[in-house]
Amino acid sequence: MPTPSRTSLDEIVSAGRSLIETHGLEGLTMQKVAASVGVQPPSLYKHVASRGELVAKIIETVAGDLGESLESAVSGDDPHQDLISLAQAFRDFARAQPEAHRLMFASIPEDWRPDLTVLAAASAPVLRTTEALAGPDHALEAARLVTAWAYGFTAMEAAGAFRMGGDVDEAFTFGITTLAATLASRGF
Amino acid sequence: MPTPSRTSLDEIVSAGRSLIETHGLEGLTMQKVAASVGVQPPSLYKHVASRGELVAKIIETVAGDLGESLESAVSGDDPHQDLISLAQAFRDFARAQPEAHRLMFASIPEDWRPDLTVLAAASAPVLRTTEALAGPDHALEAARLVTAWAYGFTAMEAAGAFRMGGDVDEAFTFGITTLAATLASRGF
DNA sequence: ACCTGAACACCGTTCAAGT
DNA sequence: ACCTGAACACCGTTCAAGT
Repeated sequence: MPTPSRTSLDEIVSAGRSLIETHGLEGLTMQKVAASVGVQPPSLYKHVASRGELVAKIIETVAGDLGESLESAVSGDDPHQDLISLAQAFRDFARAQPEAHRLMFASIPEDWRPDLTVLAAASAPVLRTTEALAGPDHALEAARLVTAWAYGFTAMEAAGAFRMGGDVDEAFTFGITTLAATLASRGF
Repeated sequence: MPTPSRTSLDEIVSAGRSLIETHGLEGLTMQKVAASVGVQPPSLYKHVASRGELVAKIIETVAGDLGESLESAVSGDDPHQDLISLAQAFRDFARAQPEAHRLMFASIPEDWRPDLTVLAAASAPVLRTTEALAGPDHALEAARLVTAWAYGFTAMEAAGAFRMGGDVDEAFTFGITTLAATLASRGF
């Protein structure tokens, strides 16, 4: 006699996500997730194979959301402006959910690395924009330059690593402006 | 009647560091550290207040080592070449100890953020180089641009986030070459 | 087919007791 | 002054038993 599910994968992932946001990765415990979805801890294993798989699924969800944010930040008309908008959207996302954001490229045990197909999809608007700016020959390398900078900057900002004074907003503007100008210049 | 110390803070930090390198942050347990220095877990608390404080001390040690690596990478003669050498040294460091490296700007509970004075010292050679390249008015912003890119790139590389094909080494060279050329150009 | 309670091995940390 | 064993609250995960 089957018992109907009292929770769901979506509910579990979403509960885990908000636990991570409030208490960090180490604050994500199966016991707290279970309590938060109203079930006993062992029941979670009917929906998810392990804590690691849950973390991976959470990261995939986050990457999907980031992709949507980036996609809606570009217009396609002005690649120079699009690159700036992409950086801004990336930073907004990082600030809105810093823990989840850092997790995307975080230190994750081999076994449960997330499926980064979603992340590849998320990078599509960046690639389109750098291709328009720097040309097809350097589109991928340019995308990696911009993405690495944007991720590094926001990760360091979230970690409180900018402690030498100066205006962090200005440093961000300086960074994206410099990058956009260089990529658009005829060096390529 | 005092008993002589059977271990030391240095020994504990170093044991913790190698545990992190082999098993990641979640693999750093007080029990394993204790076993590794030949003591019972409660004894560790005579040398360190908590696991968090231990992690913070480990990060500070790593930051100090990174600083030394960077310092010995610059000659002071040719800022353009120095910037490239700094990036290379940064990447070598990240590859030699990826877990510790990512930890430097990682998701750490508020309470036990490391003392980043050491990290400020580590950034001194970068600042000197960007000042020589981009001038004093933009030295800090330029340093943040380069550091954010270098950290983001190496963190993503370590996380296996570059999965869209292409040559990662080339992307690294493209990045640092572009940055060095732009900062040295007379835009500033 | 999903949920539960009991159980296991493992955590971080405290504390009284030893030397 | 440092180390220890016992203890506590908390982990992830398994599994037989319930419905």
